[in-house]
Amino acid sequence: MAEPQFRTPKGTHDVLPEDHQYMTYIKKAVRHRARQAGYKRIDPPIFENRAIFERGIGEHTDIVEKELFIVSGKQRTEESESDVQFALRPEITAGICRSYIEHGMHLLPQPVELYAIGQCFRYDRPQKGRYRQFHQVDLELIGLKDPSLDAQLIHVCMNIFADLRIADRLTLQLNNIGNAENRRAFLVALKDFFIGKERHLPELDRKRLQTNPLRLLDSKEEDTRILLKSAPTLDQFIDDDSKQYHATLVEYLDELGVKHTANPSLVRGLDYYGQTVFEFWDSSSGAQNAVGGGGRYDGLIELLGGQPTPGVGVAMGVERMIWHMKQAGVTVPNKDHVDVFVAQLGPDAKKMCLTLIAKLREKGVHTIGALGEASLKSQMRLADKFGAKFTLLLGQMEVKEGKIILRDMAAGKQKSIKFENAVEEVLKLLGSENLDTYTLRDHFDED
RNA sequence: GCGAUCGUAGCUCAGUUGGUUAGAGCAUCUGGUUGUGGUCCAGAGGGUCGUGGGUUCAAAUCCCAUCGAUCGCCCCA
Repeated sequence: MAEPQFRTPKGTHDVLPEDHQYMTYIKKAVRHRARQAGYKRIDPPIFENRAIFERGIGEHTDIVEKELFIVSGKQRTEESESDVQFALRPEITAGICRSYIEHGMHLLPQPVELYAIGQCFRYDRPQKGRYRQFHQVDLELIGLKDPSLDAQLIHVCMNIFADLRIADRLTLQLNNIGNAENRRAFLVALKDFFIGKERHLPELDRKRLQTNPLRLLDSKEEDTRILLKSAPTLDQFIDDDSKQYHATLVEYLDELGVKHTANPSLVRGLDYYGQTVFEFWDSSSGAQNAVGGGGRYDGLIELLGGQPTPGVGVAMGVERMIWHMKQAGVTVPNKDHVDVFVAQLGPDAKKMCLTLIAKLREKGVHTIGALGEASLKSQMRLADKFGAKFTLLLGQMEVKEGKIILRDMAAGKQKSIKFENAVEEVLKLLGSENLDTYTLRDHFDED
């Protein structure tokens, strides 16, 4: 392929009309399920003060350490001007929590249920299902702590996956990583255990031991795994409350009929999680790319400067859901068809077609017209390529006689009718149920 | 961020051990006489072979770099 002058930046892509069908479909499913469960839509900004992410997600996580898109800006006060650094959001949870604090949402009835759909950015090396700009669906339940909330949140996700017909391709991996105190005690023990054994660790894991030891647990390095077998395990440090919490969650999930797999080594790459953590994995290919993941983050709001407030949330990757839908052969309904093609010959006809097309559209008929100077043959070819059900043909003869030709494309038959009856005739043939009319009420949150 | 593979028209690809003006199918456009589609026939447009260097009498074919995509690692959406 010859190099075009410009192309999309690395790791980004155009969402072409074909993919938009999927995107719209997914958004619809999410809105529907979220609304049923009482969630309200929110849209925090695409970029925020970078400290929000650094503090919330954790400074030693990959996301913050190497995947943050930094945006520089200037901040002016009366006296001086200083640099500020923002970051493109790598996920949506931190922004929503910031918003919860900023708008005093703790005064609302709790829990506050919020959801968002939008772009996120991560400066990572692209791969299939991993892009620098991608879309996430995000659901959050803030202000109340109870296993029933965790269970319901997961259940909503399962409903969404079921709606998209990819539920059977995913397995829910579940774990409880205890409270902050438990993890602190565990990490101390873990570090103690590795004292004197560092040399046996691969370079990467040696570094992780210092910066983010919890991540050692799901290391895939052979040497590390062997050592881990005799190392202390997290569940030895998890307190009874957490265990009880988890047992209840499992009980609730079973009650809801949500299948899950216990995964003691599941930890998450974001520091703010505690207690419940979960991920939706591709059943066929093992871990690979998670389609979604989430968990409880009871310390996050306090970390961002709010009152101690519990919360639980989930994020799902839209591109990865689309990938699964395509793999599963799921097709989505598509409204981009053409009902009527208007062909025209001569300046008078052309002019009359303008209002004819406008009237048809106003009635909810998908109408396009070749308003160029192309030959009738070319216009008919176009009508065919667009898959128009009917073609209206207005030539000079018809203009003189006050008529118009109505052709049924599939049947290959046509008749001459009065020009003023054209709209009415088309409406009758299409049937009112096939008209694309809308009211503002239906349209209102289509995006 | 690390390792590996790949990169030829809009799309899918061919292009023999480096050798004359780089090909096919699909797609696009225009025709096949007076105003009509889907099949058929004919023709046209479209590529400085991702980009930049180098080796050679000669490179899409070899070497280097770079960009991009893909795969594994890492990580997660």
